[in-house]
Amino acid sequence: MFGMDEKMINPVYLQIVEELKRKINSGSLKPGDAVASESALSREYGASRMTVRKGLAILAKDGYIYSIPGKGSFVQKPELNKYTIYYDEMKNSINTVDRSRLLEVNIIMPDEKLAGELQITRNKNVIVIRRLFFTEGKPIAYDLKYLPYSKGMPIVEEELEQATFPEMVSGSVSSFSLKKELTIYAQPPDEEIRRHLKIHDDLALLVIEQRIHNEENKPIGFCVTYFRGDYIKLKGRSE
Amino acid sequence: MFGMDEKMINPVYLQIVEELKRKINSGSLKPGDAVASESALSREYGASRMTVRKGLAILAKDGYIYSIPGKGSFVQKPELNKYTIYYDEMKNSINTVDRSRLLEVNIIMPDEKLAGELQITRNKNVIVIRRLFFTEGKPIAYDLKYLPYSKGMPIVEEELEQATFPEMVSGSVSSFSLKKELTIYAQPPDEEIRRHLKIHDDLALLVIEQRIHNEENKPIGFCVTYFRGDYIKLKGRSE
DNA sequence: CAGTGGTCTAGACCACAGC
DNA sequence: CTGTGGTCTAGACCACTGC
Repeated sequence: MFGMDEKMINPVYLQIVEELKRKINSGSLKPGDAVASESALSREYGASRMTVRKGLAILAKDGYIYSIPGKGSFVQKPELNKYTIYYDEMKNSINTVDRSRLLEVNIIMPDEKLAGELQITRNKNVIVIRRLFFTEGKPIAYDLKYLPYSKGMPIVEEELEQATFPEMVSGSVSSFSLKKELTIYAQPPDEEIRRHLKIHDDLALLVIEQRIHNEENKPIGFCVTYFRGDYIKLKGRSE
Repeated sequence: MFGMDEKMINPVYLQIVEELKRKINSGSLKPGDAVASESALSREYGASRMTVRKGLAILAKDGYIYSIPGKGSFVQKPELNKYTIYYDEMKNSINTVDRSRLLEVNIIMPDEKLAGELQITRNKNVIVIRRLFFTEGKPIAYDLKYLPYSKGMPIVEEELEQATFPEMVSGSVSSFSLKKELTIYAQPPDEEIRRHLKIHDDLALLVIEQRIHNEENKPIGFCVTYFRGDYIKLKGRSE
């Protein structure tokens, strides 16, 4: 048998994946078209149905096809607008924060807007953390975080200087179950931020809001970071 | 047998997935810990190994675990910084473009920067498309696209007014194989953009660059869109 | 060497589509 | 009714790890 080498280099289910991807990418199978049935593919490749299904499962996971029980598998319409972005307030594609200064750690009562944001009443306590981020001695971002105060929150100032938002929160909860949201927009700096970031000339801010919710969708943190527009670029990629 | 209802509502492999997710989320299994071996899980659940493997495959796809042949399966360290973003130059979470004006469709020779961007020589032709996006009669974005001119590019002005960047490109190639990149940053408007967008007061721009490559990593399109900062918000979410 | 995950088979029963 | 995908089994051989 020379089948062994073949199998280890390219298992049958991957051959199926590749051939079907080829057909889809070349346009010989178009979105909406039915893929050959599992039993047909099974005959065609001389493979068992489970092996065929393993290949189809991969194509489904990668967004190429979807299956309807009782009907068949069909070519998916590709997601043209989907991107993956890795965001870390301390590090982005043109800059890394090399120093951070803690401006304030405090416990406050939230105003109406913040109480709404954190879905709590205005008589609950909220931890505020205000930081400045520096690159080569230059202040490049102003960072504001709000966490509803609860039980034993381990506030260690040492850690706060360097911690990322998800890191702060993930001490208490396992971070697999966290739901995180980003909001990205641009605005001119107001007076307070001009002062903090020592901005004198014309400059735009990139503002990034982070919201973290737990499994039950209760907010457990809200964060706004104001970046000098010339010190941050976010990168996203498809697939 | 009362097992039938159970199976259809919650197949065995999903029970395994849920129980292991629970253990991971509750912290009783921590990142780096070994998951019980396939044969052990097989005994524990009274299921065949293939069924157990189906469950583990789902946990692996969702980023909970990874497997090392010959060693075992281990709990993955969660990706704290990963977000998914859906970007469409015509529609974002606070605004939708309701009209688009074609300013220019042209064929030019690229300058050095553009030639580099598109990885072509400066004597090759490039299609330029300049558009203005409107919301309720207000110009809210200035959009610039560059496509290397090749073979039969179907340039239909009608379509150009409404088409999204991936849509323009995906006519010729199947869009499954396209690699797309986003770059996001903020900057103040220059004179040209102030004129186009009729900006007179203090305002920041959100700039979004799109790069589209084919399977072989050859650039097939470059696009820059300058949004009024008060008319765009991008949203991203984890998972 | 025994234990692990990776691949694969040849069956089985099920629920569901569509004729 | 036949054909489809969804679930599941009880085996098998392989390559790899670590003792």
